[in-house]
Amino acid sequence: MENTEKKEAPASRNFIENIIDRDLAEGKYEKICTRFPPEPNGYLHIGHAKSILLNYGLAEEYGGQFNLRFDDTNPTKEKTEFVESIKADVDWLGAKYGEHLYFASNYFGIMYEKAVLLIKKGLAYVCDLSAEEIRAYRGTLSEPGKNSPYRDRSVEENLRLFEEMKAGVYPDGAKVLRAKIDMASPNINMRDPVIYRIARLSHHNTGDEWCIYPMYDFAHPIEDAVEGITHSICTLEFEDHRPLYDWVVANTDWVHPPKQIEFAKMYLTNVVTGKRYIKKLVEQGIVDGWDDPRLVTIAALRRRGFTPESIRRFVELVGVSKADSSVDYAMLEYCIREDLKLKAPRLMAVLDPVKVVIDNYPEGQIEYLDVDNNVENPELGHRQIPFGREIYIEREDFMETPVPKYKRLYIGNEVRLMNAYSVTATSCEKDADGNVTLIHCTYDPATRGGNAPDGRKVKGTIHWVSAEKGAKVTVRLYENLVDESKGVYDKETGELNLNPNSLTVKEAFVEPALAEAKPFDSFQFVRSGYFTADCHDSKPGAPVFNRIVSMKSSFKLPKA
RNA sequence: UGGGCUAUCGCCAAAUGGUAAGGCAACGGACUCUGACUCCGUCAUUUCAAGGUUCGAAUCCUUGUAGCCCAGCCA
Repeated sequence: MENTEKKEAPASRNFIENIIDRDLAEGKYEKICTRFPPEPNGYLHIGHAKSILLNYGLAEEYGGQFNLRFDDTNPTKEKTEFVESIKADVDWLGAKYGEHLYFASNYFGIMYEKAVLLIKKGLAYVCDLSAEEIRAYRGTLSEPGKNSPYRDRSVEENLRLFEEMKAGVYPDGAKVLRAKIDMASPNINMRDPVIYRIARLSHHNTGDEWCIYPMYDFAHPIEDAVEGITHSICTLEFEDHRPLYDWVVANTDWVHPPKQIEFAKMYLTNVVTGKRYIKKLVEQGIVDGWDDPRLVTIAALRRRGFTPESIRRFVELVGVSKADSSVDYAMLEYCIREDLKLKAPRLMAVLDPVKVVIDNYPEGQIEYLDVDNNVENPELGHRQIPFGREIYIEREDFMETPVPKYKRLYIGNEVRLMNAYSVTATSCEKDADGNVTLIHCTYDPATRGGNAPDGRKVKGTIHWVSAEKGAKVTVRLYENLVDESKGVYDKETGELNLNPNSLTVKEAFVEPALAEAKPFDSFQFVRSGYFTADCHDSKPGAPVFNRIVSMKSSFKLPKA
């Protein structure tokens, strides 16, 4: 291919790359190491994709290492099922972690030792206050907290108590281990945070081995340090935790302390990203599961027909910063159109059919026309499509009396049937309600293949499917799950403003070739958009297609 | 009104004291066997506001304003 070079923006670096560049220039690290640390408590969505690809991309760019680590320190919410789905999604996105698959729960031993170390340094103590009391002692956003009465226990007593906590001497919730920092700190996270709690819960990985579990703020920096993470990238809400992160790292003795960097989460306009809303939609049966194509979980996007490449490109285009932002959904659509443009065969499909009879075409005759699968990409080969006397065209491609600038089919007008002949409409039949039921045309046999030997031009080209040889498939057309005009959430109730038309299921007439589509095969249905054979209910002969994205259209019929 | 963070086009986002990149969207126009694609053009005299420093400020200083986050034995 020639001249495929596109004008690219001058490479600009994001703020994290700038930090890494500086660190590298200062000789802080010889090799960088990043990680994606999900808690296995649910399914990943497009926002996680940003984090995954950011971390992976950085490791790749700098020749470093990328770890996938499950942050499974709280057994109440975690399940093996989620571990598996997360792995599958990360793999699908193409973030390669290789051997570097870890579980925070495998570090429980070292975390325990580090907690003991803190106690020995006089930097942690066992506290007998109840959860409510701890909250009361913590103070408020504007008032300092006060010290726990257990704050000054001796190192020996703390050691003994903590050991007993581990041994299962005390019931759940009876005692916690706390870091001894500063109850008057303006940063609430520094007011003697709880770092270990007692909970008799079976862990998906460690089973019943432990009855005490470390808290995130204590566990996470240790996980990073153990793995030699150099840049621990997380989202903005953890900014307030950074002093604590640094405190833990500094006091638990590491040669190469990791550092935390925060970036802004990504929001998408007009889609539901809140986990609790998604859960509700699934539970109420409004969507048919966590991979319903109207959602933006990774699984849903995959099922809808988005490609990993398109999502990688999307994340790359969106960029990284610390400013709260909401990316226009059109950006995602652009990325998938762009990606599929040359990859997807372009076939004809009629979603809203009206029959056309070509009166001067021999009755009973079928001929096969040879057409490219993708005129812009010859590598996709070509196919034969059947043409006959009766065809279906899109209802909107015919008007009995045309509006201004209309260049498709109307009485007396000649248009090209894509890849076939030019036809001229002569008359139409209508039902009692005035709906067109049949269109009569004549064709010009000399225009086979699409061009007239006399050089005359037609303005419009429309798509069509043989009525006799075409196949019938189910298509699902998706629109926003929420009513964009009202805003995603109702201001008063906080409920979602649902769009009643978010899913339309219908039968479409398609070229026979489509009847053999396999799950995940993607096609451009000329003029209607890109579709993918659904991975759940597609079977040869009667596939179901999900519309990934519509084509852009700039001709709008004037309002009647 | 305690602390932390953020503010550059409708939406993302560069610019690190040297005279506001780029992408998406939108809008013109050309081309076209998809009203798609592609191409070409338009789209911030100004960076939340007001002052100040400087030859020069989106960048530094001052004072405001707006938004986000934090009071789990969640992550």
